[in-house]
Amino acid sequence: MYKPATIKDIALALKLSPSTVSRALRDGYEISTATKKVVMEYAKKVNYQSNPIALSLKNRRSYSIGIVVPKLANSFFSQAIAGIESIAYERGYHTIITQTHDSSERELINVNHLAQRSVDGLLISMSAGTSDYGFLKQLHNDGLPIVFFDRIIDEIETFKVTSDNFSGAYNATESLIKSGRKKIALLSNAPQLSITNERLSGYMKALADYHIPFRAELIRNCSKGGNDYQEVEDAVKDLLAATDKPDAIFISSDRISISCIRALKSLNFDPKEIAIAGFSNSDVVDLLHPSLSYVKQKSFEMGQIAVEMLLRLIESKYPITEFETKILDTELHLIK
Amino acid sequence: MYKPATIKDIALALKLSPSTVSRALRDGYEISTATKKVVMEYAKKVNYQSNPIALSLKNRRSYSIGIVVPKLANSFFSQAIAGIESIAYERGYHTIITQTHDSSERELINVNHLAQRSVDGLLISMSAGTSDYGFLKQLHNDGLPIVFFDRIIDEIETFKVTSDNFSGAYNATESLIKSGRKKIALLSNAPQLSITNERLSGYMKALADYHIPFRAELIRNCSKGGNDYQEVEDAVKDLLAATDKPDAIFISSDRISISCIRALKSLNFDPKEIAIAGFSNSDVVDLLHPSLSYVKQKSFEMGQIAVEMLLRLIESKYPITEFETKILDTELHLIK
DNA sequence: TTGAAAGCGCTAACAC
DNA sequence: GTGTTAGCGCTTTCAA
Repeated sequence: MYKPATIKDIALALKLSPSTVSRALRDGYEISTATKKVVMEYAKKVNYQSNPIALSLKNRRSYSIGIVVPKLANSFFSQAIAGIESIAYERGYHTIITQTHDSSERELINVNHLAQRSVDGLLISMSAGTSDYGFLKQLHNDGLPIVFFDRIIDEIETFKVTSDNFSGAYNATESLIKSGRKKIALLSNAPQLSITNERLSGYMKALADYHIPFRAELIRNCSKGGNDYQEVEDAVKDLLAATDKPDAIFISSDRISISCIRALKSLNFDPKEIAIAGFSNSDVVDLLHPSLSYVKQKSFEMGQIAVEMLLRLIESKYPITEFETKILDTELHLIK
Repeated sequence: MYKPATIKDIALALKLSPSTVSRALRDGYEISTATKKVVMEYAKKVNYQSNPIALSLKNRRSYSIGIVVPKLANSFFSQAIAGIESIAYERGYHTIITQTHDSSERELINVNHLAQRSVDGLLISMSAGTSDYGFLKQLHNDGLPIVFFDRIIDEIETFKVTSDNFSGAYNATESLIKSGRKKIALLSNAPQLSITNERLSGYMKALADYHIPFRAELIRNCSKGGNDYQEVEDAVKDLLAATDKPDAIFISSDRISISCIRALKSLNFDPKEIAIAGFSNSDVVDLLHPSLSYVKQKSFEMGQIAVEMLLRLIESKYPITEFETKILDTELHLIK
């Protein structure tokens, strides 16, 4: 069985005390150069590596941060994670990535596991299913640093970073209007999510600004957030079966955008007949057919900002009481 | 500061000894039902959770497994991870996911970190850049259970699971031939990878079986494995600029398939003119345009099998000396 | 049936 | 400049 060298082993071999060895290894000022040299050399020889588990237990500090996202397969999140990692590694932190598949039970399990595993802080983007934030509040009150990104919540006061979902939705809707569309349906995400409402507001504002009456019958909620294709196809089918059917669809989430495209394709809809625009961070969105105009979020940057906020919380000597919510703008890409 | 309840706290509150509490919590046979009841109830009340760090230190066992993949943004890997998790959670294990971005330095760092963090075992799909397996050999010899999946290596004897890359490539190439193509180019992945050569062999065998002469000038190696779009575009451009240019391309990797499609699109190539078939596990591959026939791997199943193998290694009482390499078949999806 | 004590690997007071 | 001791949270002999 694998049994790495410990400080005790070194101490024994060198006839020193463990504390001396410990200090020597960390280049403590009290230790004589001679001793340091001996210890260092022996440590290298036996390939000594400090045991992070023991350190965690001792210091209540793990130099690792927990990441909780709904779905890794969602490009937005894998991009954000890449952003997080880019900074975290640089600053000497390791990341532990977990996904919830938008299940609040899984979210609870993952968060607790990470907390128990003494991560130094938590980066979380909420699951669609979650409505009870008690477990997070608890941990936050107990002093665990938490930063929310993308799918943020109001109930906990801390640093947050998200996209300007309102403007993103506004601009996308506006582009549909400007291309001559007047009957613009909305495929919306799970209603619990912060981003869902912001995007709805943007859509409505654009309609209002262009004097297009809001029609509730053109709204469809996909409460499973595109995790369930059938839900989306049914919604699309339903919309397009109406006598006064829409001439465009704005889609307020990545996964639903994809599902909508698939639905339109399988229903053999002519892209000329029905224009679509939606949020998407897929890295192949420009290759999809039927094609769509899309709102892209600054996922990588969002990850970077989130982790910087978290490290500020973690490494601050004094409790921080002034928090900031950063809003990143989005990019609208129109179909050529 | 965050400070969860400990066994000691419970013992103190209940005027019991820590050992009794410990035994009661784990339903030890020696403890009276009455005591158990009191302890359990109090534990629930204060939301006691055992500290995995302390447990790891004590037991040299963490009930967590490390996952090392090249890129989370690659659908194949996120699907495989979902498969891994599905089994791991069921069996009481937690997963720690890391990505290398196909860098062998990052791979080394991640693997070492995971080993130090005393994961009970490792699931790894090798980075394209890695050619020195010393660090893995070392850990493996020291007794760390390791299972390779998808991108496996010969140098270490253990359980492995991968796809039938030969047949996948053979079938895809054959489909191109059967559709009347005769000049079939190959866009190939980084040559260090096991999968690259297997797919090359499949391609060559199909040509041979149908009496189509192999032409080395139709092969292009994308050694950056599609992480570098320009490399792929250049290769495609180059292929299609030849006087006797190919009428089809077979692509031996997911990322390169996507890049190739993008290149064909930007070069305005008519899909009729140049047929493509390639490996891809993208969940939107059926919506891409220009469209392609694709070979899909059983990613989710592969993850499940890999983790099952790993748990067998981890939980085996006796050292295992008989290893198996499992080969999963692939699915060919033809363009309609 | 319960408790006391030692120890997993490490560090930090507090001696000397 | 170096050693002793205690303790992070938990389990596991051994003793009672």
